Amino acid sequence: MPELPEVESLRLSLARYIIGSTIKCVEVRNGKLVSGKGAVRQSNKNKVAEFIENLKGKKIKKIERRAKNIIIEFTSGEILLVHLKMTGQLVFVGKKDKRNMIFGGHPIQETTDSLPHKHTYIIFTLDNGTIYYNDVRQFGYCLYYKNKQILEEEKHFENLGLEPFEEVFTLEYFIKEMQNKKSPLKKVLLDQSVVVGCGNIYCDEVAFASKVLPQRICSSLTKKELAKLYENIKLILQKAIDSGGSSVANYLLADGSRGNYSDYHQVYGKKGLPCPVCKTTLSSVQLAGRTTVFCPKCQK
DNA sequence: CTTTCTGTTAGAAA
DNA sequence: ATTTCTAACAGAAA
Repeated sequence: MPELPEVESLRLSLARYIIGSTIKCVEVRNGKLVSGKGAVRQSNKNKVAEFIENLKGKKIKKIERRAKNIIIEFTSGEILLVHLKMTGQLVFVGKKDKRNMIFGGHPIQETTDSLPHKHTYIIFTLDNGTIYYNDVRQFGYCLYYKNKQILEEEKHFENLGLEPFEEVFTLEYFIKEMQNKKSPLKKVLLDQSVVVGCGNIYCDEVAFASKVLPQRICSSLTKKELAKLYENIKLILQKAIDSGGSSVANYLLADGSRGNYSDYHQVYGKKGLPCPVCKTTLSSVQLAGRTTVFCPKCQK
């Protein structure tokens, strides 16, 4: 899934169902998803048993988000950190209605009747329903932390830049940081070091809306261009959240519905199609290892 | 059939 | 210090 708008949309939709709920039991079908972070993870029996035991009986107090991480906090102060990476899903199915409720007016296109399925790796049974953690590629994880302080000590978030919607993310900060960077715009937005939230989709959309080529070296960007980028990062991410995110491939909201923002994509995934503004054929280039689509005429 | 591509990012390698 | 590459994995697309 999931770039910031998808994670935020999931957070909001999940919160409607599970704030105040208590975890009755947890089933882990693939231990490596709860056994620690990092590329090479191994299922560890003790860790799995601890994970399950630690979460049993815990009441959900709130759900927060940091960059693309979901942070579920219990009344006890304990933490469940969820990262969906590429294909993770958290789908809630209520106890009363086997069928889903509708979230935020988005039409339900995905049924949850078939859950759990072969890519369901963790099942959280709550007092009012069930959360299924599905993850086709198994890159994501759900990690338990005793409290917030221990989470911070793990320096899980140490390389992350500012949240785009927090007040400290000012135009002055953005200009100052960007002018130091000698890498292409796309790379810097993707690596989350200045501002978090843009993945491959929103990097391309933001660059297009700002009429700036993604291969431009950041330090060469004018203040005017940086101001445009700054505005569009906030604007586009917010509009995408308002649409429930972009359901590309298998991203789902907590009720199993899809986000609509993919209907508004201007360039992402549209290589070879005409530019929505000037009709020039959209080009693509590899940048920071990712396919990057842009309009060679509109973007300078 | 095979090869390439995919929303992420930690960690290794350069 | 910075940047690029690779790995984790499954499946859709070419």
